[in-house]
Amino acid sequence: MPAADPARRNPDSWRAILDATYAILEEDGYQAVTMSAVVARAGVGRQTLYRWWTSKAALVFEAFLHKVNTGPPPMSDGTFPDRLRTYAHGFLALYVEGTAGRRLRELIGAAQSDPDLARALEEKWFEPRRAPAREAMREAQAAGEIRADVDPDTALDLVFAPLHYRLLVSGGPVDGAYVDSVVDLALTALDPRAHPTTGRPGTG
Amino acid sequence: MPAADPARRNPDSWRAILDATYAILEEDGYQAVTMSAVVARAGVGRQTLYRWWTSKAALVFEAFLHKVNTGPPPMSDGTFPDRLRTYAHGFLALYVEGTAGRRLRELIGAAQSDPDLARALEEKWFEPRRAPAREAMREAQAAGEIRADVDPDTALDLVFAPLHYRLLVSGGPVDGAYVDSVVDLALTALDPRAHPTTGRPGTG
Amino acid sequence: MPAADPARRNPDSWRAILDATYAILEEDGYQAVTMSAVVARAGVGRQTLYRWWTSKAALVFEAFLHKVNTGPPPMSDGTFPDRLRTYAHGFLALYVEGTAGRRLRELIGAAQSDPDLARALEEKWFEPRRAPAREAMREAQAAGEIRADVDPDTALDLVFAPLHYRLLVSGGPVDGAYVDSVVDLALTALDPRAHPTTGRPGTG
Amino acid sequence: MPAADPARRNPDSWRAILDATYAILEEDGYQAVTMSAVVARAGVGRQTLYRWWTSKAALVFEAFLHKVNTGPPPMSDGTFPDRLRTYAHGFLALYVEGTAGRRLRELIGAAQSDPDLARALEEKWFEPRRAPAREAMREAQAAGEIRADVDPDTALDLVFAPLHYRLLVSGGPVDGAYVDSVVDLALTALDPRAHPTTGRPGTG
DNA sequence: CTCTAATCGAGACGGTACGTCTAGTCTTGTG
DNA sequence: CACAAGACTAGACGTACCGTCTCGATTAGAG
Repeated sequence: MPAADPARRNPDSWRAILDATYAILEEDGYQAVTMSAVVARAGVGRQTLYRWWTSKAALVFEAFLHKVNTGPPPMSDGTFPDRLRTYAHGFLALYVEGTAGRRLRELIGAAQSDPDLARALEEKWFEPRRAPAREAMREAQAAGEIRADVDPDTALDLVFAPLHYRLLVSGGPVDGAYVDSVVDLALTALDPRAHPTTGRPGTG
Repeated sequence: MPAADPARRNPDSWRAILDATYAILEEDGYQAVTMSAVVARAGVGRQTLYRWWTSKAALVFEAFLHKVNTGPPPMSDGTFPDRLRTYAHGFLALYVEGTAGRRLRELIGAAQSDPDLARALEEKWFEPRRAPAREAMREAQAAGEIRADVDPDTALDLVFAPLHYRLLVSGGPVDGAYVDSVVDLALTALDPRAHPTTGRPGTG
Repeated sequence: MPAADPARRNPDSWRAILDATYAILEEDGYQAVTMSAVVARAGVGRQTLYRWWTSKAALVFEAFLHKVNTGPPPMSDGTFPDRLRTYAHGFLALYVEGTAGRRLRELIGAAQSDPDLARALEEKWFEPRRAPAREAMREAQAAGEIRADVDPDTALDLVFAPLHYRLLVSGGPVDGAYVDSVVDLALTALDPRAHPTTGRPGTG
Repeated sequence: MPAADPARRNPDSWRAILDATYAILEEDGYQAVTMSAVVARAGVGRQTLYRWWTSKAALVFEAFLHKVNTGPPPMSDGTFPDRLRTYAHGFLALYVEGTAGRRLRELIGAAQSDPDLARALEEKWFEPRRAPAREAMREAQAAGEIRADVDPDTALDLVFAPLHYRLLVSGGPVDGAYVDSVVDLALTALDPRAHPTTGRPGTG
């Protein structure tokens, strides 16, 4: 059976399905989203759902993107420390103040046993949000604002990983003070004047 | 319904259930573990399973702990940098060389929509592994080996979060070099001679 | 998977299912009987239905038997012509006055592409009704009331087939007069004083 | 909606549809014939099928007629007994030697809950085959070869009904001997020299 | 020789039923 | 009373067809 032709897709159905999915998600949570429930709520044929989405996870992810995704906020202007701090606080606002964090946690959960979803999350959510920060990191290295001997992605993890780990996995406490601490530590580690702790153990 | 009396529990059934659970987990993965499959494979009554475990996640987690848990490795001796580096490489060995990483990813996935499991993971898996590192951190602070003005848990996150984030969530590449980089950066950030980037933006 | 154990069957469910099936059958006809509709109406789990009946046809047949089957009426007393005539009129009453005819037509229809149902119909409905007539036929042959050189089943078909064919297949007109005609012709054909039209063509 | 105009009908599509229908019928049987399967195999638009045929049964019946129908065989010449015997054996040849019997059984099955098909079967299949026999019956009555006090259709049923009942409904055994027996009994019943068993019971 | 209208292949659509699977509860009989 | 066994209600799963509904492309008279 040849893949369905997206050009012939009914935009009304498409919208109805994403709306229904998101509504159920908001009202009763991730596990209340069943193909049956979406079909019933969207007033749509069962096959229509299966034609365009291969799994519940893919469906929820698209609904999530469609509703939540305002595009990755561009890096602010100013000095590098300012920009990094603003960037980090952006996640706090996005994940803690809105419902995005909760939804994202569930999607990350599903992604652990769904490689397709894992890839989609990485490509469509995380990477677009890392990219501007990585670029800012490179610019700062070129300008001599931070050490140039560290891989930008590794450097970025100093901020990105603690935030996401606590917010999305461990559920540990995250507030403005924690974000500031993490940013401060990262900046210290990246300070061009720092004494790099190079190579093998015992050199500290 | 009176709560089940653990004293009257049949140890043979208990073992058979955990064995069956783990066997299915290894053979066909997390989502192949169903209550029905476990019951069938363990040759155990359905009610016996439900009497002692409230959910599939709890069951799998207990099977996982029972098979994988060799107890948290004690911190090595030596200087603090050495100890931290050894600690970090320990996760690499545990998660990448064995199947623990894969199983743990799936459990973390299930935990995103199962608060009980999330709590159990935190209490019985992560916290016991963070605790000795946190203690080592405190000792190093007391000995003046690292900065004393940073919360030990926050400091620990500099190493723990990037590793676990890449290994268990993003699936990003993790190897010895990456672990070393992360440890180096953390040690630099914690260097007592560092110029702390304190407080509000603009101080860089 | 071992076959289900009939001893453990829940009689309430059994009754509820047959009742629901028959009710739908009466209200909206054979093709309104769907597994889903029966399940909904009987307030029964879907699997329970599939556990005990392999097909809709088997289910409807059992419901039909359970409700309609008052057992095959014994042959009446009297002379053989009397008994045969009463027997034939019995079908008229059963099929035309009640709804049995309509239901039976639909079951026969389903049986044309369902060998199991065909066999069940033959064994549980038609054969029990032919049996007493066949026996009466044999007695009449022994008593010299009818020709002894004809196979009782073939002789019986002279009456049984025209009635059933018109009632159940062609839908042709069947009334008391037609039944009488058929019986008269059969009795004539079986008259011991008849000139048998033996063997090959042209001997008439 | 204006009725479709047969003049504009595409004969290629028509042929392709009937061919596909019959091919599926032969290969996988009646219930494998679905509108979707026919459309796919015929390489024809779905609407084209629905435009010209109202139901699967109508479609299959037309395909059946188109392939099987060689027209009703004319009554042979000769004496009436000869002609009746030849007529009866004709059904045996048609239904048992070819696949017509099997297909016809399934169509009769479908007709039990499809009045349109039932009517079509009667008009286009059975009646054309009864008509010449009925006419022969009338001629024989006029010539005094058989009793004139019996309705020709009722008389015809003595042969037609047993054959069709066994072949098409009960699935009972039918061979040359049975056909001969049935014809012999019918001829005996219709013998002008017979002692008619008239009217009410008890006259035997 | 266009215009108009119906037919055509293609296939998406809203529905409905299918038969399977799993969850979690309940029942029965044994030790 | 825990246990093995397994039937039970409930309901989601993904598939198969149904009959309707656009789409353009093609074709055939009618103007």
